[in-house]
Amino acid sequence: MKLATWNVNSLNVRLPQVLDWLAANPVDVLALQELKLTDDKFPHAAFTEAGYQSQWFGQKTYNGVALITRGAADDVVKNIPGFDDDMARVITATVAGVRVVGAYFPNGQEPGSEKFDYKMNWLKGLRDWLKTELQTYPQLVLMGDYNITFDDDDVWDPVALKDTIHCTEEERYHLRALIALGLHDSLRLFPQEPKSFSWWDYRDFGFRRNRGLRIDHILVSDALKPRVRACHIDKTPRKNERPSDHAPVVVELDLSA
DNA sequence: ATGCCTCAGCTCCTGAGA
Repeated sequence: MKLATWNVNSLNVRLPQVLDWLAANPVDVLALQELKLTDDKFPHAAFTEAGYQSQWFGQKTYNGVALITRGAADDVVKNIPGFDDDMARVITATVAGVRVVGAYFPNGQEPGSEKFDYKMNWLKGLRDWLKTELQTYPQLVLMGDYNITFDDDDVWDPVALKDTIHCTEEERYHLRALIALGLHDSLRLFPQEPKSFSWWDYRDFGFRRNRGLRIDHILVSDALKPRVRACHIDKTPRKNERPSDHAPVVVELDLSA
């Protein structure tokens, strides 16, 4: 089973690239973030034609998430039960016995800001809910745009970006708290090139200079950890003419193991 | 650098992203 996550920064703009990518990378599940469109504008038919089913949770202008699946997606839940939120950030479904959570974590803008406080509350809400979700569904994948780096290895210039958004101790505390629930960073289960990033600023030739961050992650539960066969960041679509600023992350599980 | 680039929308500037 292959699963992937990709922040597309507007599905309206990126749909052709998503379809091209799916044709070249026929994954079982693709979690999308930052659709930036309302539910009525979701290009459901295009995915159907490509042989995929869709579950989506859109919002005007900002946010919006979807799960694109080869097979059936059951027991769909939108956002975090028990956490009141007016933004469309999470979509969850069961696919082939695996509970799949696709999430667009808040950006937070700047430490100390109102948006940063919201990010902290959201992270707490996510953790509280995941704790019970993991009891119900031991086979769980949490993937998406976390907007948090684990440590300095995820940052192109850790000195210059120390304590800035995505790199603060408060954010990293919450990321470690998710790990403490019994989750594992798929990418780091395997050796990686130094400076492996999933996002690069559009400005100042960020991608060309590899000035990026690793903020898109795929975490797998204890039960799935021994079944992870591979994980990689696919930088190919970042080389497209009008790319998203994020690259897809892909994980391969062997569920027969 | 109050910049750089990209996207959506109360669209030709502004807010937000990261």
